[in-house]
Amino acid sequence: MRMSRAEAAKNRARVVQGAAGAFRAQGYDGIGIAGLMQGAGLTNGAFYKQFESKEALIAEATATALAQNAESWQAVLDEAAAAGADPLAALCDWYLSEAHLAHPEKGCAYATLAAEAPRHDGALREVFEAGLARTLGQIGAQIGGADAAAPGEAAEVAAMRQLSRMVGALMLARAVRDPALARRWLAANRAPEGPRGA
Amino acid sequence: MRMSRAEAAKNRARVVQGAAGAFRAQGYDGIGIAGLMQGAGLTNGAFYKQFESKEALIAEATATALAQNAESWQAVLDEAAAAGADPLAALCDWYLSEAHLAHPEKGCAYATLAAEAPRHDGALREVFEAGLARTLGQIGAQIGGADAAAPGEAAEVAAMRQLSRMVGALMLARAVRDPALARRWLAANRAPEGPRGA
DNA sequence: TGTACATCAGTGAACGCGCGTTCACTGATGTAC
DNA sequence: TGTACATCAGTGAACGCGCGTTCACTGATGTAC
Repeated sequence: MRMSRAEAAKNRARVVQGAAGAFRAQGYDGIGIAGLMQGAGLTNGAFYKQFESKEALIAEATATALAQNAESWQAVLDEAAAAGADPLAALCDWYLSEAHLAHPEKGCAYATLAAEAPRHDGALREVFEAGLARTLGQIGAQIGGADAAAPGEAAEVAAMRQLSRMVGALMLARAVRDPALARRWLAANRAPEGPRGA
Repeated sequence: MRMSRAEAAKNRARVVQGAAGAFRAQGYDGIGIAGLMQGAGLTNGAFYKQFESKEALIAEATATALAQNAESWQAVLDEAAAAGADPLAALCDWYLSEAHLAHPEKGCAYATLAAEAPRHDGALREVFEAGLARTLGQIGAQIGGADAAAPGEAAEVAAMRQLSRMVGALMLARAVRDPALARRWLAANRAPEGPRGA
């Protein structure tokens, strides 16, 4: 039966949101069209009324996940700044927390999905590229310091280093079997980057 | 027809070696039994004469990849030390090179496969854990400095930070579409970690 | 050393299953008059 | 505002395909005497 346009838009959004979680938890290949649609209370036949292909949903759901990530990050930075704390240290603590370790489905899409990007569409890699540009801006603005309006090249380099380490640490902490080692891995990486050394 | 034991062992090793490359290039789900066996010049039926399951091959092939990674790392460290260069800086340059960026099938299994580990066997996560322990030892020995025989806790923490950043940087550089950005990402991460800052 | 036979690493077809995608059909929604 | 009808978001079955795994069979290898 036909749904109202508003209802159909809600259904579509529910599929994208569900996929943004399921892909992070199970990988792009770990869940199929039928499972994704079922998770939104629909049947598989409706999928192609809303999306061109699974690959198209992959790109859209990843963009959604990265946008939500960016909002979370900004909230953490803003709250720390408002409380007079070091925003970058607060971001590190939050990112490398045990809650984040245990919940990839709500967490950073770089740590869960970026490794699969090279095997996918140029469209998906552009989604990651745009997400990374935004994330670099968020971190670079903290490193840029007082003149943060236009973070310089040095701030971007520092942001690339900081982000790389955070993402790598979370991914590797999740890959080991021993929970105590995973916690130590997170703790070791919690302090932000020091000055660039030789 | 039956193969000699020596021949059979060679066939088995060829499957494991091929899988170690194919999994890194295509992911654990990206290639099937038939493709893996075909790559070794065999047919799919022979697979279960040599391996208990695909999951068992996944663990074994990953262990093989990590062991080869460790040998490469040690060779880079040793050559730099013999040439009077900074071994850790040499390792960074080598790891974050464009050759490594372009050849995941021969490269670091952490950057290509660790993100999939949480969705697999405890056996696979133990393989990653053992690999990481060895890698930490290799890096920690460089950071420990003169008294490198027994790197302390501080060296392990520093090694965890250094490794996290290298792995994250390679993975993220591979995830973007623009090759120039990928190169900048690698270059930004090439210098080893400075002292731990606040 | 030579013969008789059990072993087992292969082959290749088949198993049931879930995949991404297509399609005929349904019936409430949205539109035109 | 009320009626007639085209639209289209759904359903659910089906498509061909490749998956991991199993199995009957083959015939050279390895073993026992």
